[in-house]
Amino acid sequence: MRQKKIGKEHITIQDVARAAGTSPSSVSRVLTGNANVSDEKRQAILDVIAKTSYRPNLLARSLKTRSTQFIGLIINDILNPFYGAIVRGAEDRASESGYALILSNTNEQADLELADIRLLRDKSIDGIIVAPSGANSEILQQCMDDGIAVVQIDRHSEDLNCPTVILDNYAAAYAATKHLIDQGFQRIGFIGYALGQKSMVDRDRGYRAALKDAGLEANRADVVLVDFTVESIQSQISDRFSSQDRPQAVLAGNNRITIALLSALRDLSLKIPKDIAVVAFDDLPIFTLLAPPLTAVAQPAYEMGRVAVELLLAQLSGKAQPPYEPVVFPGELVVRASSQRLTV
Amino acid sequence: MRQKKIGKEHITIQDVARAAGTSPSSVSRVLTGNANVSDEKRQAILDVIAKTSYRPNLLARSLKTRSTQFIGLIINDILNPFYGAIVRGAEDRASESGYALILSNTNEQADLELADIRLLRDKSIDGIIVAPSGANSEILQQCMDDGIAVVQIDRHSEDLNCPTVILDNYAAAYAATKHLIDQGFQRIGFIGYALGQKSMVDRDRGYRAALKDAGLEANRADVVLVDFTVESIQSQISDRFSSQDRPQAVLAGNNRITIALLSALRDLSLKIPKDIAVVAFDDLPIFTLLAPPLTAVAQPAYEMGRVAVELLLAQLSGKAQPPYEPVVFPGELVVRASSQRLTV
DNA sequence: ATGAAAGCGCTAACAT
DNA sequence: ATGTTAGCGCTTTCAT
Repeated sequence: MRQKKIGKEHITIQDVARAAGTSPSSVSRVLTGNANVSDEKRQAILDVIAKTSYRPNLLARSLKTRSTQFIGLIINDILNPFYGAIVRGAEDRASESGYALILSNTNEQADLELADIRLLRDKSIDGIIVAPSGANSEILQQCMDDGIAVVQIDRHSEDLNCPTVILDNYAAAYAATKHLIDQGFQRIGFIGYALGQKSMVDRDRGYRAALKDAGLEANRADVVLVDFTVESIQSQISDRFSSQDRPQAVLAGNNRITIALLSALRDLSLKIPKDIAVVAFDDLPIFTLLAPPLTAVAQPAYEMGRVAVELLLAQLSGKAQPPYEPVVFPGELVVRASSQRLTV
Repeated sequence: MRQKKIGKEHITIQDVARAAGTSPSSVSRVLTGNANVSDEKRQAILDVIAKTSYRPNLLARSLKTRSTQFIGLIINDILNPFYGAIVRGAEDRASESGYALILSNTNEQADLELADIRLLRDKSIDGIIVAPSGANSEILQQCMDDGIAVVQIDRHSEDLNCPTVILDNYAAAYAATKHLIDQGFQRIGFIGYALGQKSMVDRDRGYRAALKDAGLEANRADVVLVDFTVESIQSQISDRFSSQDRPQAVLAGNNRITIALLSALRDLSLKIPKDIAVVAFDDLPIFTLLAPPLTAVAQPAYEMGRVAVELLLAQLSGKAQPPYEPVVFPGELVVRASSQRLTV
C-alpha cells in the first residue's frame, strides 16, 4: 500500500484549534452548528478554516456519531432502464439531503444479495433500499433491529414489515389485459418470470382476473413462465409461438421479457399486431420509435426511487413508525398501435 | 435521531478478546490474516467469532488504515445505457475485489461534479472514476496529490495525467463516415454536442477527416451542434432537416442524439434510409429491433468500466506509476440496414 | 462560553 | 507468539 498524503500533513481539527487559539471542542461546535460559541471565536475559527481549506474527516465523525450518511441500494441490474430510473430518482433525492448512494447489482442471485446486505451493514450505512429477492428477509429484519432503516421497492416481501414502494401490479395487469379483451382478442397470453417474485405474481393474478371477469380463461399453453437468462427467455418464447396454435395477443411481464419477445417474433416473422398483438409491462421512450409503436404500462420509476429515499429518511428521523403501510403507485396504460385489433 | 442498537450492545473486538481469553491485538491479527497467532488461540478466537456472529466495524478499521474500500463513480446520467454499462462493469469488477461503488450523477453540470468530488474526498474514498466535464481538473489533481487514485473514463481531459479509458473516437467516427461514403452518399451530416468534450470533438474530427480524404467537404449546414437538453436537441434537428436541402446521410454523435434524431425524422415523415441514411454512435440492443435496424458504432462500455476499476486498483497498489498512457479501445462498426444506399 | 478528557472500534508499533 | 499502549480525527459529556 502506497503512502498517502506524502509531504503535507493532514489538517485536523487540532490544527485548526491551535491556529485559531482555541480548543478542538469549540471548532467542533462551529462545525456542527452548536450555538455555544462567542461571535469573535466563531469568526476566528471560520477564518482559519477558510484560509487552510480545512475539511472535516467524515469517517471520524461517523465513527463517533454512528451516522454515515450512506444509503445502500440493492437492485438486480442497473442496465435495466426501470431500475436505472429508480436509481436516478433515489440518487437525486439522496444527494439533496447530503446522502451518498452505494450501488449493488445482484443479477437476481439471492446469495449475491445476501453478501451485499452484509457488506453494507458492516460498512455502517444508515439505510438500505432493496428490490428484494424475498430470500433474505431474515437478515434484513436483523438490520432493522440494529437500527438500520430498510425500504423495499418494486417488490413487496410480506414477511418483512418496513416501508415499501410498489406499483399496483394487479390493477395494472388487469387493465392491460382488459384493454386487449376490449379490442376483441379472445385468446390472450402472458409471459412472466417463474421466480415467484411478488410483483410478477401480482401481474399474473391481474391478468387471470381480467380474463375470468370477461368469461374467458387463461389457456394453460398461453402462459409462459421463463427464467432469468436472456437466451432462454427468447428460445422459450420462440418454441411456444412457432406453431399456428398460439394466442392472438400477449402481455409481456416486464421490459426484459418484452425485448426478448420482440426478437422472437421478428425471428418467426410474425407481424405485430396482425399476427399477434403485444402489450408491454413497463414503458420505455424507445417504444414509441418501434414499428408499430408499443402499447405499454408505464411505471413512475423515477418518482418511486425518490419516494423510497423519502421513506428511508423519515424512518431515520423517527417521523415514521411501524407498522408501515406500502406506498402504492398506479400504473398507466399507454395505448399505441401494437395492441390494436385490425378490422378486416 | 433515534437510538441505534437498542437493547443488545455492540459486539466489539474487545468482547471477542475477553470471551476467547486473549487480547484485542490477537483478535485483530486473526481478522487481518496476520500469521503470528498460535493455532489454538486462532481457533478459540474463530469459535467465539462464529458463535457471536461478530462483525468488525469497517468504519473504525478505515479510520485507522486510511483505506475505505470505496470507489466513487461520477457520470452524467445512469439512465444513458452507455454509462449504465460502464457502471455495471465497474461495479462487477469492484465487488470482485471487495470494493463498493458510490454513484453520482452530474447531469452534465460542472458545479454538481465539483460538489460530488468534494463529498467523495471528504468521505475518504480510495479512488474516483470520472467521465469528466473538463472543468474540474484542478480539484482532481489535488485529489491525486492527496493520494486518492483517479481514473478518467469516456473523456480524456489532457490537463490531468491519470489513467484513462477511452474509445478511439476519431478512428470510429472516421470508419462510420467512410462507410457512408462507400455507400455512395456524397452529402453527409454530423450531429454532436456543442459542449466541447474531448470525445465529441474527436468524433467530429474523424468525421471531417473521412470526408476530406474522400475529396468531400463537410457542408457547414450539415453539422448540427446541439446542447444537452432533449427537447432542444429534437427541435434543432427538426429545424435543420425539414427542408429539401438536407444531407443524404447523417452520423449521430451519441445514443441520446440518435433517439432525438429518430424522433425528429419520424415527425418529419422522413424514411430511413430512403430519404436519409443514419449511423448511430453507440450501439444499443434495441437498435436491432427498429425498422430499419440501425447501423451503429458499438463501444465496449462494460469492459471499459471493468478496466477503469482495474487501473484504479493498480494505482492504489502502486503497480502503476505516472506518466499514465491512456487505454484506448477500438469501436466496432456494426452495419445494418439504416445506412444502406437503396439502388434504384 | 470554554476547555479538558474520554472514547467511538479498530490496527500497529513496541515491548516482552 | 502475545499483550500493552497509543493513537486514527472527531464529538460530547463534564467541569469550570
